[in-house]
Amino acid sequence: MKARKPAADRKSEIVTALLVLADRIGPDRLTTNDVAQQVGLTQAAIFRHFPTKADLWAAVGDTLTNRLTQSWDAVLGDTLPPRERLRGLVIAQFSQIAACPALPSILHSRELNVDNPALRNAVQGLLMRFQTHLIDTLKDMARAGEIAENLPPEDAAVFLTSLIQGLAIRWSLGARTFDLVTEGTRLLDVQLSLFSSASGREIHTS
Amino acid sequence: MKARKPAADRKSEIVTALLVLADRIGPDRLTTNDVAQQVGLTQAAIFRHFPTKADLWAAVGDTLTNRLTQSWDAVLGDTLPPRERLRGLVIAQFSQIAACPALPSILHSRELNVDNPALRNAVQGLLMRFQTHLIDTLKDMARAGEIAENLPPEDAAVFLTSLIQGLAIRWSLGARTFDLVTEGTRLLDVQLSLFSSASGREIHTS
DNA sequence: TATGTTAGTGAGTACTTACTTACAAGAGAG
DNA sequence: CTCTCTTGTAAGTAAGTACTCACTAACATA
Repeated sequence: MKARKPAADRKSEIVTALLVLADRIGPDRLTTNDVAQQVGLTQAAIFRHFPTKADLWAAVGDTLTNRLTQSWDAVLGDTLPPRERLRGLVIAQFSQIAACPALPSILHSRELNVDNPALRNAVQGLLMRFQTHLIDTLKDMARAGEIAENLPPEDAAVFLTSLIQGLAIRWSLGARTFDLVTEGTRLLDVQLSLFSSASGREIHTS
Repeated sequence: MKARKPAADRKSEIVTALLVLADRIGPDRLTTNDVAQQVGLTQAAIFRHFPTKADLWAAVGDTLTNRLTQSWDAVLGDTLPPRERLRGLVIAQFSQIAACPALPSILHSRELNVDNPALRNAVQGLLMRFQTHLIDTLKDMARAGEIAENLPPEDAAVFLTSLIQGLAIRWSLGARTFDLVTEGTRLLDVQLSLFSSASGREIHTS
């Protein structure tokens, strides 16, 4: 028996191990045995800390929820001009994904969304909150005349969340050959300049 | 023993069943037993037609590759103005996803991407071909002055593929409460009008 | 130093996984 | 109608799967 650690430390250690493995072998494929090996414990030890695998996933959900919420609040806490607040929110999201590459696949995994309906709703609400932050900020920008009046903030928010997801997937599948935050920020600024340079023009829908 | 069918029919029947189940219970979670039940056969019968599960997935990959390639070629075959060709490509993609909701999750699943490296490269190449079609068409539009000269076609293509993925995920997770093709076409046109209305203006990067 | 609690193990459980083998029955060709 | 190949099944297999149980060694405190 090597190192005995207090339960609180071990718990977060297990959650961290799961996040690493979720990225490497996929959220829906990792087993309690995989997690145990990653931590350096017996499989049985995992169940000492989490009575079921679902409980372990719930703890992962909590951890991610806290991380994301904190990083959003950090941006919203500062009194920034709307445009910079919007950039901050999106860049924060890119940073979180860069720091924890498994994040997107976990948030959309069946493990979280199908197995545990309560957790599913929590995640759904979490993502909706981000969307709301974006829309609110975009409305502020619209009031300040910084984006086209005829570009609905809801649509703009979809473009931004899609950009985050799309680029994150590209980054993951493409062996992470570019820096996610740098490239994300660059593309964000391109999209933002499209938002603003269209102001005063008519949106043409064919 | 109910109905005996020729192997070719049965094979495609099995692939279809897998596509249904991949949507319902997830690509990484479905078992050969699930597939057998969906078709109405014994588990062993599956292995009569596909020697291993990986072979079954390879057949699925082929089917999807053909479907997508065909729908792209149908658009590219017509001689359309660049803008309509671009719309056609994106709308075709939305249609394919609407017809086979499991498509995005399969294309990004570990089953296809991790287990089978050969298939992984095939899928990677497939998605890259779509990206290339988009970029080529966007370059045509740029030459025709239909989009901002200072909007790189590569970036515009990222926005479009991201929109497809992002909206598809939103559609899947949100219990498919809206029509994917309709909403996708609407958002596409909004984004396209942003592309074009910015033409002649300076792209501002902060 | 003695004692109760906690974190860990080793060897199980019942069940599921992909895959196999031996055999039976449908159907097309003669 | 018969022969034969093909499509199917029933009943396995070995290797996982999540999870349990009896037990032990480390730790905190008295």
